[in-house]
Amino acid sequence: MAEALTPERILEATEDVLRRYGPGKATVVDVARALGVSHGSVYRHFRTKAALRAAVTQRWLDRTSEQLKSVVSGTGPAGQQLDRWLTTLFEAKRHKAGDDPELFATYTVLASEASGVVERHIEDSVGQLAQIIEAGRDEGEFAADAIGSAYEAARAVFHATARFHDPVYAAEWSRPGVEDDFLSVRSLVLRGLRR
Amino acid sequence: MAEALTPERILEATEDVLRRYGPGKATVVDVARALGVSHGSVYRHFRTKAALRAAVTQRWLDRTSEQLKSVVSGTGPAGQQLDRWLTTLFEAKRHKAGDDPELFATYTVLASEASGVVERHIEDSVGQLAQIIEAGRDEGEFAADAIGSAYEAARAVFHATARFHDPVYAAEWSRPGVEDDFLSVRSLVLRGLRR
DNA sequence: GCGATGACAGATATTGAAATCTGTCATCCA
DNA sequence: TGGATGACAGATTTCAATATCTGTCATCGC
Repeated sequence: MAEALTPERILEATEDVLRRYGPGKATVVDVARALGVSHGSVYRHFRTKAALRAAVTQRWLDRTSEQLKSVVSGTGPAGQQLDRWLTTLFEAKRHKAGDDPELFATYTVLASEASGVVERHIEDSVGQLAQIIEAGRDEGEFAADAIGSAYEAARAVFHATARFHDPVYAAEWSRPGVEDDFLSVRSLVLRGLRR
Repeated sequence: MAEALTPERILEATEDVLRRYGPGKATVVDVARALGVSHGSVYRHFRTKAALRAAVTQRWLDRTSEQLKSVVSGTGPAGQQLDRWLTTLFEAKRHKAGDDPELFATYTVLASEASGVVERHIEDSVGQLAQIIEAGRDEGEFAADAIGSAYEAARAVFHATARFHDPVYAAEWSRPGVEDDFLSVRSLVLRGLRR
């Protein structure tokens, strides 16, 4: 007998179908077909197509968060940690976008449909930044007075570096000179945080 | 007899047609009809529909540049000038987007079609920023060593504040709290430039 | 009993024929 | 003679008929 139908297996199949057909063509019927079940069975585990897609999106975003978490829990001066965090984020995105542009475009479309999931992911990222900034302030590396709360400062850093992680700019990431632009912004932001 | 057919009059009519029909529906035939001439006559002044649209786009962008130029030629410390320049840009965009969202969306579509025109406009904006930064450095207000050339620094400032002038973020500009986000980024960037 | 099924209604997407548009150019006429 | 015209070919868009999909649910079979 075939393996039991679990949310996990459905998500796996959905990713495959999305990879194969793209976000515009992938249907719930396709996912059911790939699993050898009726589409009614898929609806038993995910109430709507949108919910299924949101779950796939979340999974994808969580993978990035995971990578970055290790930077936050690493050691070293906060400034260096912040550099590493921003660089890791930029490089991860850049490689995903560059290595498989179609798949990246697919996930970008998914993300634009699931605004709630993305917002939570952004909150998470800003939270990680705030942790680093808070540590840097406690150690006297970052200015305690001028930059408001660590959370505010984290939002500012996130916004100021949007060009290097927001998918709307993905096309720019393969242009010559982006690397330099990134370093310029990164160092400008870092100078802004320091005492 | 009717007024002579000039590029100026054609651009005026094109703006009207775009306002009325939007970027998706506005045709060269519509423009010709609005002017009471044949569409062949329009093609005498603009080689293609794309060229006509690019000219309209340029006109629109130039109006923003004009507003900002007065800030650069103003007086006061560079830091204050930079604050004013960034704030003027943000407020101008925010009002255009908020007061007539459809028209703003129309121009945003036009801009996305005419990448060359937009690039030149961005170069112009960065140039204005560089002027302010250069002045601030000469007066000893901004750090001369840490921030590379004035042009590099200007690019960094422009990129770091993208969220508050790039039309892709227009939807965010009406959200409560953007004002605070803007001020946070602005002050972060300014701190980054100062000695 | 419990999960799977597939028929079904309403919504959405596809398709191909017809209409419109873009860009050219021979012709017109002031 | 220099600018305006409108017929035209090929490209693009529109529109309506058709097909497919989403989400529900009564029914089935293990």
